[in-house]
Amino acid sequence: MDYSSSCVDTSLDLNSKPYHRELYDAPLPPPKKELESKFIDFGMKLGAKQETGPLVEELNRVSAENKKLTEMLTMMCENYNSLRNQLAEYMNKNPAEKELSPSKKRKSESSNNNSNNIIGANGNSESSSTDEESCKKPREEEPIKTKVWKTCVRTEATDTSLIVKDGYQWRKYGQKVTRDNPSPRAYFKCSFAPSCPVKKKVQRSVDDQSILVATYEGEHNHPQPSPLEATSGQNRGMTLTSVPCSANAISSSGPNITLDFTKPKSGTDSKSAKPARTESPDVRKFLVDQMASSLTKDPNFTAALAAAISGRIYQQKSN
DNA sequence: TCATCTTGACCGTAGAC
DNA sequence: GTCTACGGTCAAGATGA
Repeated sequence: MDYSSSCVDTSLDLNSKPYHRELYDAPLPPPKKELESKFIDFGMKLGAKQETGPLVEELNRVSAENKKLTEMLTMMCENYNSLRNQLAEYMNKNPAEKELSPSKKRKSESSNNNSNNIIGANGNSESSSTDEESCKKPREEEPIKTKVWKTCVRTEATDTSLIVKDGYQWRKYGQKVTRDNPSPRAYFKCSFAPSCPVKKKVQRSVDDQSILVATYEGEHNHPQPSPLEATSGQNRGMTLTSVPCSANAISSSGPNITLDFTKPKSGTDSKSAKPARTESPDVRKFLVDQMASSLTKDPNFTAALAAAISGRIYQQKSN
């Protein structure tokens, strides 16, 4: 069934990583000014100035907020980079302190966590596949190295479900409590295609119980399931087409923003469906602002809005 | 009925001795 | 070489739609 052709696509491009735009294949929406002028033109054509006035005003307000947020983000990036440089400097000066694991056994896992569990204050993930792969058994001289990357997802700390919604179908095949983390680790296999070799491990971060660390191994040999397919089974959750904040896919030049795929959805995941988590007002404002700016950027949304307004005007005229 | 989850058991590996 | 600890996987039973 082709939904895209039959109805207006009002999907939102809630891009959480404005500094990594290159990761997204989708073309950039038209510049805001252009959009704004188009919108104003549209309003003029309708001859309903009193209707578009408040909207334009709102658009200006949102645009100003967006600018402010961009500045904030730039500042955060600068801070992040300076901190990263300081850390690198420190590590160079104190190479002996790299190994802090109390146990010599299972060195791989311990070092793995030391090197990979780099979740910053803002939930950044900076894992590297080489670290993970170096811990792999040397006997496995696989000609093709499996792609390994990590994703961090912030959830409610009280939410015990180890579910990361990434748009794919996963089948849980095991759960273990590991030595270095009291939280259990869940093992998933991609169940969308029987031959898909991708596996996923999900475990809460030791440092921050509200952060789920998902480790993906391998590459999908099938396209990402459509939202309908991805949500067909139980425990599917919402689907986002954005890539996870993978450390492999993202250069280390800037901070990543932890994606929260766990927004409450309509009855698809009863286990993980929890009340809306309590965010700080700043975070809420940020999300709301981002949604607002995404809405105003999205040509589909403006088209839908235009359609709705014109429909309303027609309705008023006909009455 | 079927798909998925849970969980104890099992296996392979690495480090200690 | 053997023992032990550990992570990863299997598979039978349970559960829910």
